[in-house]
Amino acid sequence: MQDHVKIHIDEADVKALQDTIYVIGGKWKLPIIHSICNGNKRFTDIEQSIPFITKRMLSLNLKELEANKLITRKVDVDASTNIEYEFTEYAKEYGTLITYMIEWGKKHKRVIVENS
Amino acid sequence: MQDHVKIHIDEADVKALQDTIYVIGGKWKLPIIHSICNGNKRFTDIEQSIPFITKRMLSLNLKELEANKLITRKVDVDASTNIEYEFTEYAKEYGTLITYMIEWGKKHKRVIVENS
DNA sequence: CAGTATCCCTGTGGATACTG
DNA sequence: CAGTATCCACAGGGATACTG
Repeated sequence: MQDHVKIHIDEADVKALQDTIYVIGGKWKLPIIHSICNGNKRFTDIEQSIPFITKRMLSLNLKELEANKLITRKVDVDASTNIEYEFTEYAKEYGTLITYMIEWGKKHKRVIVENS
Repeated sequence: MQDHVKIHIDEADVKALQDTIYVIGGKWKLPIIHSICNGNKRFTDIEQSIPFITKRMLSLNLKELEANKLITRKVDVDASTNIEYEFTEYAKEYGTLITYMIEWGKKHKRVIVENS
């Protein structure tokens, strides 16, 4: 039955997958997404909702998320120091994938823990 | 329409997702999976099929993939120096997810390149 | 408030040599 | 053949101070 498990991947696929991972990889991307999910929009609010994150890391990661079009950075003209980060519509498409990834991760943990 | 894009993620989800990424993260996991997909089963064959990989990195990554039950390491009793790495049935389930991730990565690249 | 700038430290991966 | 062992380099991230 299992004499030929096929997962066809070519060079371009390897690249594409590494790109996908990169978008939400690293230590802070997911916690930041989580924080914005929970309604946080402002830099300081996000910062304080994530334990141990530094301004530096938050700043860098917000820029990358913005570059990948998952969030937008809006400057409120009325109050110049009021900047809001929000998800884009485009982020939704990624949301579906993220859900799959989360589900697999949970199932996987059970598999690994049970057989260990 | 987009006043509330929701991607619900909680703390456990963040962990689960980071686990998922970890399983195929890093520089070499995918190239190794790719190589085994292409029919390579032996250490040296895999090594030579992946440009610039070192024995050390190959060894470390094969162990991790084995620990995550995506591949098996079989020692051929007849020829003691003949060891074969193969995908597990379990790897198939991951295969589906990997396909989604690859597709998203390719679409994403187009989105980023076009609007840049 | 929303960031930069600087400096520093650790961990991941690379190079090379060695081994059952 | 299929790995280990050892040493090293460098990048990503942490701590802290500064700024428009």
